[in-house]
Amino acid sequence: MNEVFKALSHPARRRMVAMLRQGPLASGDIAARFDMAWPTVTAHLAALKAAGLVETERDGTTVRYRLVISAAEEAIGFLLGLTGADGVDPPPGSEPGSKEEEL
Amino acid sequence: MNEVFKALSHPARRRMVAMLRQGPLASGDIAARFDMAWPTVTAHLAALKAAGLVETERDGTTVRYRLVISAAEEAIGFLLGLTGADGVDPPPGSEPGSKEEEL
DNA sequence: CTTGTAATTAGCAAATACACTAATTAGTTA
DNA sequence: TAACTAATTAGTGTATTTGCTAATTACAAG
Repeated sequence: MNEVFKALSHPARRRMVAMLRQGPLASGDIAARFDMAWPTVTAHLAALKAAGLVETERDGTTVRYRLVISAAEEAIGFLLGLTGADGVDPPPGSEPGSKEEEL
Repeated sequence: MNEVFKALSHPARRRMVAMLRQGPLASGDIAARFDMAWPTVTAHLAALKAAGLVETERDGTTVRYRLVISAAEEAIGFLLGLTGADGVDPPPGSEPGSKEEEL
C-alpha cells in the first residue's frame, strides 16, 4: 500500500499508468512519449513494478508493460474510506476490526 | 492533484488523514499519537494543508485540523479512471477532450 | 508585563528520490 | 561469432524529503 502511493506520487509515473490503461506498451514506446532519458523511464517503470502496479512480459527483444488494476484498487480503498462512501471499510483505528494492512 | 498524491505518499500523513476522518483534532492531540517530535508532525500537517487535504481553525491557543474531503476526491477521480469504472472520466490522453488538470 | 501552554518557524544533518551518461545484458539476425 | 536493436544496470551529481533540537510566535491568565 505504501509502495503504491509512493509510486503514484510522481507525475511521470501517473502518466505512465494512465497510458497503460489503453493497453500494454513496450518500454521503448513509453520512453518515446516522455521528455526524459530512457534509463530514467526504466527506473520509473521499475518503481511501478515494485508497487505491483504493472507487470512485464518479454516478447523477443521488447518488454511490454501491462497495468495491474488490483494494485490501484488498494489505493482506492483507502481514499473511498475517507469520503465516507458507504459499503467501504473505514480507515484503521476509526472502528474496531478493520484490516490494519493500510497506511 | 500532484500535491495531493505527494501528500498521501507518506504513511504518517495517511494516518493523520485517517485520524481526522473521525473529526477535527488539535495539533497537539495529533502529535501525541505519533512517535515523532511535534515540529515534525507540524511539518506533515503543513504538507497536508498545502495539498488542500486539511484546513485549520484557531481556538484560543489551540489549532484544530479538519479534513477536506473534496481534495481527496481528486485522487479518487484519477484512480477510478484507471479501474475503468463507468461514469468516470478516463485519464488524460486516453480520449479527446479530457480536462487535463490531472497527472 | 510576566509566566505558562500551544504551536510553528529556523537551521541543520541524514536519507531518498531523480535524472543523466556510460556500460552492460538479452535477444535476433547475418 | 559479429553486428544490431531493445532494454536494463552502474555510477554519479543534485535536489528534495524527513527528522531532530533550539528558538520564536500566539494567546490566555495572573
